Amino acid sequence: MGKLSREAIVEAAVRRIDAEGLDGLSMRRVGKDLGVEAMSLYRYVPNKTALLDAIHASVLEEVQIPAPTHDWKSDARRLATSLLDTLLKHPGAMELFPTRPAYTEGSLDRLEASLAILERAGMPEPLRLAAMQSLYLFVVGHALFETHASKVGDDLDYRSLPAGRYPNLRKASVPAARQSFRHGLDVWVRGVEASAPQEEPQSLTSRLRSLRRR
Amino acid sequence: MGKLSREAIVEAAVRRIDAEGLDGLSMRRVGKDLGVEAMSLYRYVPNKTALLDAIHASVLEEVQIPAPTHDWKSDARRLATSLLDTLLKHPGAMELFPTRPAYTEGSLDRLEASLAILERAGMPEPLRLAAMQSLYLFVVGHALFETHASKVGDDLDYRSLPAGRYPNLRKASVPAARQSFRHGLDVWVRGVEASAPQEEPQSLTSRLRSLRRR
DNA sequence: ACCAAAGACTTACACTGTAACCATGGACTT
DNA sequence: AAGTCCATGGTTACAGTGTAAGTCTTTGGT
Repeated sequence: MGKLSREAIVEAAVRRIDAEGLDGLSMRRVGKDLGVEAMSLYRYVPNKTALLDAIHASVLEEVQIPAPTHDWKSDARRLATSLLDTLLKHPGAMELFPTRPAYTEGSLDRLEASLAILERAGMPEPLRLAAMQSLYLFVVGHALFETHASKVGDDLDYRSLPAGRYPNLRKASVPAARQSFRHGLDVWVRGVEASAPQEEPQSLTSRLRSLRRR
Repeated sequence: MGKLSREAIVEAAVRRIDAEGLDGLSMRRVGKDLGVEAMSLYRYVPNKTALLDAIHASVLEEVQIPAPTHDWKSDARRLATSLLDTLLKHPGAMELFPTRPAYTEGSLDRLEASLAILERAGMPEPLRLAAMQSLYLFVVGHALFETHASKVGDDLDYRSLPAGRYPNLRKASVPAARQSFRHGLDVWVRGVEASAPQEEPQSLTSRLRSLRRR
């Protein structure tokens, strides 16, 4: 029965959320998990919203930042996949991601690493933040979609739709979730590539120079 | 005092959500708005989750499908903007979008229209659904971000960060929300463009042919 | 030994979703 | 006209929620 602390509370809350989803999280339950009354938590957390914010930050900090290589495309892909992986590890907590902007230290670190990737990609400055945000939103959205689609039994079969009304949908192929994720990434990577001014890849020396600059 | 009905309930619920956000929506309040006890709603709606689903569907059906033109890029942009517009009109309801997969008729119609756009773009089949989903997720995510970022007073100023740790963030330019949306769209459009096999645009006659095919 | 403060507990309030049951009025059958 | 049914809405009740306010209890410093 270790001492109560903000971290211990957040930790317990994440466990509860992992086990029973966001709805299973109540102050009373978290308290019980820690062998303590609900109101005792309020000594360390001003209210439930703040606790949710802390959970969000905590999960975000689990995301591994892959070490930069010479290949910005693979760096971007690995960062995105890393984010996807931790999100899928916390199906309940990831519902917090779309609505909470993150200004914690951990999230700034990750944003910084993302922008560095885009710099190496040769993307001009006024676009970088927007491009990164679109990637982030895609990953989070996909993670949500992947976990919620599997709840509906299995996907609706588009082939059983009336052909007259839905010609394109009927012949659409529904890729497996992971593949659909990869395809989405492909579109993004190609989009970034096409937004970089120079068509040819950066020279090796300039690549190394930007890597050395931390 | 019109008769109670499922539609009237959904309508009232949407109004409440628009006025006071998702948290302001309770069965009792919706009942009161309709001059009725909370339990009476359960004659038309099995439970609150179903009501939320209905709200989701209702808002989604407000999205205008722009008439297709000869220019798939502008079609895609207009569809995305149309979705963004209705989402921003319902700041509370849009929180429902990330977690609810939509299999209603109205949502299938919109998906069908989207796929038709990608067909005109010359995108090969196995990628279309994934590409469209990535666009959809981007728009929804952006709408959420736009409404929630404005809640935090004004954005954090990246220029006040320690320069040693966040070199890229410090020199990042934070575009206005709308511009950031347009930039994200640009990346997507270029990505789709680069994913289509033929580099040159479709011939005029083949464009018209695919348009005629409904 | 005393005091102060910190940490946890107790009680209480207004509110939530919804299960189970009850009342009523109008339509339909006979 | 009488009787039946049932759709529609009301009532009560229960378990659970976040959290404000106040109270005990333990602990560390002097």
